[in-house]
Amino acid sequence: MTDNNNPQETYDPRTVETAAQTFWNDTHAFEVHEDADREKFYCLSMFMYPSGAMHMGHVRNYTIGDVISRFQRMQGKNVLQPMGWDAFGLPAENAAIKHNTAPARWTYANIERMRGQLRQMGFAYDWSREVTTCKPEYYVHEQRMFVRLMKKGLAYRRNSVVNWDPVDQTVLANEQVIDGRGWRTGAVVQKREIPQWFLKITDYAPQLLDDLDKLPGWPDAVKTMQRHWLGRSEGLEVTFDVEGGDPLTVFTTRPDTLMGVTYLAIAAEHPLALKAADGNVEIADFLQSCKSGGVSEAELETQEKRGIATGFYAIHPISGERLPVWVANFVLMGYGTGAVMCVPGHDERDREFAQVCKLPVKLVVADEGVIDAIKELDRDLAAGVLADPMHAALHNGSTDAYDKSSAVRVIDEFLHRIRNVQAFTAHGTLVNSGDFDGMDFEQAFEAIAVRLEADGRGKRKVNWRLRDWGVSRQRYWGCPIPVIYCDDCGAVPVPEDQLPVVLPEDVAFSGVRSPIKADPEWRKCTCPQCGKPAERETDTFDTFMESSWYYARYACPGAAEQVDARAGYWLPVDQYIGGIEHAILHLLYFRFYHKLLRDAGMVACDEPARNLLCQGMVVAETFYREGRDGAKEWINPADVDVQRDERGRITGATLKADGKRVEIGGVEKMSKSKNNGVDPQAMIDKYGADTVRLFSMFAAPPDQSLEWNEAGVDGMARFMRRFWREVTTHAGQPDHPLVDSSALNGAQKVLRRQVHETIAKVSDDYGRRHSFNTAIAALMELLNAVSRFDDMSDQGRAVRHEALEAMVLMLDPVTPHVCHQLWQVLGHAEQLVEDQPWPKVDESALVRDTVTMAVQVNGKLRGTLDVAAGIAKDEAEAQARALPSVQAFLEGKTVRKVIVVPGKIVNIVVAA
RNA sequence: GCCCGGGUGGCGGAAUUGGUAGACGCAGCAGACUUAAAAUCUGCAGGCUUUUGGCCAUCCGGGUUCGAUUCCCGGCCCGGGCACCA
Repeated sequence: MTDNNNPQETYDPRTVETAAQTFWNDTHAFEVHEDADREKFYCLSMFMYPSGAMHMGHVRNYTIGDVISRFQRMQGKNVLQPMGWDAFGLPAENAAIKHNTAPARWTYANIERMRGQLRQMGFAYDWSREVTTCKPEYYVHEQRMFVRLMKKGLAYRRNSVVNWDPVDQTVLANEQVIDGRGWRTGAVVQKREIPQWFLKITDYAPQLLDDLDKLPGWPDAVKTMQRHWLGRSEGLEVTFDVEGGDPLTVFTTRPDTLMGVTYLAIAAEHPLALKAADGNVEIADFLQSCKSGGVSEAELETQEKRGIATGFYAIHPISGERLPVWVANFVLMGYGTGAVMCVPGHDERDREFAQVCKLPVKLVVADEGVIDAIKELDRDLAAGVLADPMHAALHNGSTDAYDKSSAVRVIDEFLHRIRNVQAFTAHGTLVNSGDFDGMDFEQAFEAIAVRLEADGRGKRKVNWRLRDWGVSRQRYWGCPIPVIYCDDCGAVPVPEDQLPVVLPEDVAFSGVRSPIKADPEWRKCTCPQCGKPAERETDTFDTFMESSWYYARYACPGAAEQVDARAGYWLPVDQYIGGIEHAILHLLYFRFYHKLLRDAGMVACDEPARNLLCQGMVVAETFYREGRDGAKEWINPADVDVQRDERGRITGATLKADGKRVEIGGVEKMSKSKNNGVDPQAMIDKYGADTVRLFSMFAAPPDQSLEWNEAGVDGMARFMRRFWREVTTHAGQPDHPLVDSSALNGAQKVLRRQVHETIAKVSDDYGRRHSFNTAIAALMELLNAVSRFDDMSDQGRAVRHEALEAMVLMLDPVTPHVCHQLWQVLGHAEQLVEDQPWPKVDESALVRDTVTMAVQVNGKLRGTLDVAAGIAKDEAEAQARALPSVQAFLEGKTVRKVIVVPGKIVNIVVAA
């Protein structure tokens, strides 16, 4: 049957893909230029960290970008899709140590390999715009921007705290701190303050917040996360005098609870804490103990709450009460003022700390039930039934002196709860607050603000959670920070004509100390201001610095400045695609840097990207065996056979090598540590790039996690073969006339309607919904319909031809190689399929004569009804009532109500 | 701890604006073709049941509605982020 000598009869991905890629390369098919007459579309996938080899996360991310790019080009747009390399970073240093090579060498070798893999995937990149961030021609612009920001006052230096490994004498990344210890040395990590450079992102906080509203094309989850991260809050700055010390200023969003403050807490590094420790061994020891452990917020927030009294007392600004000042490990010097007021009755963290440290709890805000109870007792008091003022009892936190009336019990329970179970943090009515009793949140906020402002002890303030961006890293493999330190002139920016400050690439790297820190010669220089001997900064930039502006550089390769006028044509990015793990940090720095470029006059728009798509992770089943010591040895899914029962349920798994049982560990993100990574290269070699692309788009919607399942890939390969066979078989048929829609029989009309319904659905799924999995499902259904359609008449062949041409065009974004070939099989000259017009929906083909309506009784489906498309409501109701399957449920019942949704549903509501 | 997501058959998922739950695919079962295998094709298929039918079913518990996978409240579990991984 099959003639293997005829290449058109058997689908061979290798030859098809090589031919298509050669055509694209030879014709520079995806190189684009500014063209004011054409609508542009800038499709950007997050660039690659050159870790060594492409992984499935890349395959997924870049396939999504490529599908959108090719689809948009088929809409006639001038589509830019670039790619580049986020080449600086920590993993290069780790690999350099492991393989005893220079980070630069490792990085460049990886880029060569991974670029080849991207080409094998057939992504439609304009390679003439490639950027590599570790090259001086890239980072010189970043250095120039930084010295300009120094002059504008937007870059500054101050002390901040880092993880210090006391054994290696080096700074550790948060990732390198495991359970409070250094990952290599196992030594308990210390907090240490060192001077570092910062960018004043906080100056841009209001814009970063407000402009989120200009991004309807960003996922709500990302915008919500960014809003919370920016953390705008309105509150009051309150100053507490301290007996024998400088006043403490705190910020609170709950001034209504001010009368409930029972203590103040300060950070271990606070000057008042240091003063208290002077001559007090116990306090000094406590402060020392706070220094151990890492600096990450997750670690700080989950550690056990500990504290110690300083012996200092603060004075309540309204009541004049003396309040103890404590050092607490949960108060951080770097954030805010390093001091907080504590209201244990109405803040859960304050309550927990008060419980541990035996500090008093005061009720100052109550809910309605408590307020009613208090009113009742007040009435009793006025009537002389009670002897003592209830407020005093509340203040002391005891109602023991009273009969346990129901009102007293309500208050008792409330007091018990906020003292021992959970603080009352909701807004309510003030009690025990003197002049402010009876006020609600807003009234109390206002009254207390007015009172404190009049006394000069308080000030209304908008506070932000966002902190300035620390850009210094004490590492080698990064962009050198262009600063010179002079004994006389201080920190001096490197003059622009002396940029770039070049990072030496040919270095010996041991891992502990940065080569430019270890080399006494590299840092030697002269002060640009006074000419005296001076030293260079040896810290490098955070790699988020490079990834914050690469998108603009793609738009103007080779520009003399960081960005030139060509970016005005391409920006903003129309579609940005990357992992949800970047929802806050990268995407916030990216937005911030864009505003820096805008304020430098280099770009015109306010935001860098109109639309954002965050794709989910790629996950896979894990398998393991336990060694004698209980340690798990993880086994790659490729080395395992899975057993199933007669219903397809998994019953067990065995190792291919020895046939013996392995344990199933559950589905997890593909990672080295769980050894469940599937190598895309092996999949490409086995199935071809088109099949790999098809599976990664079909198996899950883009924003959800995707489970790699090789049997599913087999299914996609099956689809590709069927599609190939259907098109080549059809192309072997005699010529056919054009479709004559007036001459079609019933079956021909039905197939043609499905073709045009599919065009409508696929266009919407690709373009608006980014629901690639359902688009592909619709195309699979269409292929099923075409292969069942065995009409060999002239009009039958004509309808089939229309269907197959539309399918080749619609599948092209996902499987471009095979579609490049099949377009020629269908009789077109070799050309770029993406320059063909997208198939158009023929509205007249969509018309239906009848529709199916569901018939329900009390919301339960009892039958269906095939009715004329434009049926009237009462006619639909009458037909529904007449159904025997419905009548059985109506018998002897009263019809209360009938809901008819035309063309969809009839719901008959009957009495029980 | 805090912020943001997610949870639907044996599995991945579909149901787009509150309107027939389970499209499409995988795995499975039965059959056809074949000397055989591979490949291919056809059919079946959520669970229970007294089977021309009935009941149950979208993580759990409540609520709104004629009607809830979809909206609201409370909980459980899983994932992402938490400022030096990128």
